[in-house]
Amino acid sequence: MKTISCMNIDESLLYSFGAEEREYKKRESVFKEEDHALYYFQITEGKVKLNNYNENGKEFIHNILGKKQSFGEAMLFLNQRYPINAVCLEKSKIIRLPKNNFFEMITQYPHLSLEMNACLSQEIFYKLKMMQSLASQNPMQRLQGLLDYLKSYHDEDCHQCFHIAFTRQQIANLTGLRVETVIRALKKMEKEGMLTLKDRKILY
Amino acid sequence: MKTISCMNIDESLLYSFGAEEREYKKRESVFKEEDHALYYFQITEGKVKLNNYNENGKEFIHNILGKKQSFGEAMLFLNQRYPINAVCLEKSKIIRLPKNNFFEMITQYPHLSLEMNACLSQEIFYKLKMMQSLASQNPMQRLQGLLDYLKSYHDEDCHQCFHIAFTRQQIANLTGLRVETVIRALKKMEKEGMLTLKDRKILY
DNA sequence: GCATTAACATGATTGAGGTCATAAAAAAGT
DNA sequence: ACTTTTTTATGACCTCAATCATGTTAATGC
Repeated sequence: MKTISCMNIDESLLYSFGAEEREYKKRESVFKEEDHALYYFQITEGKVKLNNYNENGKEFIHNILGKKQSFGEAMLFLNQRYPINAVCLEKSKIIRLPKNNFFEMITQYPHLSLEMNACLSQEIFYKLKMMQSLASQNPMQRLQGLLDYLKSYHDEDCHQCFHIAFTRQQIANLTGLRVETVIRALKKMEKEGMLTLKDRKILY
Repeated sequence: MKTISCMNIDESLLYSFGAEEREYKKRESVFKEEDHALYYFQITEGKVKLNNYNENGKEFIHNILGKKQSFGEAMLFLNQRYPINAVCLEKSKIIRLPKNNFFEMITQYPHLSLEMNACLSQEIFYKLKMMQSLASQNPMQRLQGLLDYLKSYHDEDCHQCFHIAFTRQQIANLTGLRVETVIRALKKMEKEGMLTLKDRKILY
């Protein structure tokens, strides 16, 4: 299995179709819920969080993406507004290509359209797996769903040495749990030998 | 907004690329978890349920599809085994096109590849919305997520007249709740005027 | 038409995750 | 270096969905 590289189009190709790179500050917004999808986005450097908030103001994180990953492509193909926000978790550089230019590009290069299908399929696969674990009321099962997924995308076939680079709060918001529950469940999982906790770091 | 027609390729085109129609009995399996994706499937008649079971044997329904809808396309683009089962809920007719022929077809007709992107995006949108409501611990919020989604795909802009054609057990398995909880939550929602219950039918 | 199964319904109990309070440790910001 | 904020942590309490039991009604199968 390989790293999630959804979609990682060659940068010079993007530029040749009129893309531009923009720098974002930590906490700066790339797009907001209810915005229209106007660009294809691809991260050059940094980290972007996709999230939204439910009626009670509780945050749900859909994904956290890094270098060479694209985001929000699905909304380019639908005439609907973004159902999520995209916020930078750190200072980031992001290439953006206007929607029309993006469609010109993938029309001119059909193999990109095929790649995009694979990329979107990958996202469906992720969401499918996550829905499964979200449907479980058991915190450990929810966590395992997330951990399995994260680990599956990193070749290293090592025993409890894969570092989950998320805070417990982020994990909580990715799984729909509360921080305290995540903390307690992680400890329980350590006791049961499912993972290792070393200085607060989670090794899976 | 339009009906989910994900992906509904012209039947004669499918046949010209070597597709064949098969009849399935009620409860007959189309594919099983861990199977390899070998075909593109499109329903001509009947209903298909996509599901799987968690460690404790609890069923989770990912979707229930009907006439003119395709399913399992995402797995054609990934080299992974099906993470779900596809079972017919009633006697059904399904057209299937072998994987290789399918790729020949969308390579030859790039507009199909683009349509497929839109179709997969639609599925992502659905899953995104469902993940949100699954993340909520509140049963009414979970239900509303599903109901909103179902209603959004039926033009009729009527007030509490859209019939939710699922059993309470199916709704439970779509939302990760228990039947009893669904029944009680639906009654509570009726009391609060969010929907109508008429002879056991759910009108939203 | 009758037997069987599935779907809907309701009450009682309970356990586990949410919630609230509080605090120490680490990281970030100046 | 020092303040502020974030993250991790733990205990006590409570809410409410899951669970179990049991029954009625509707649909299905032969």
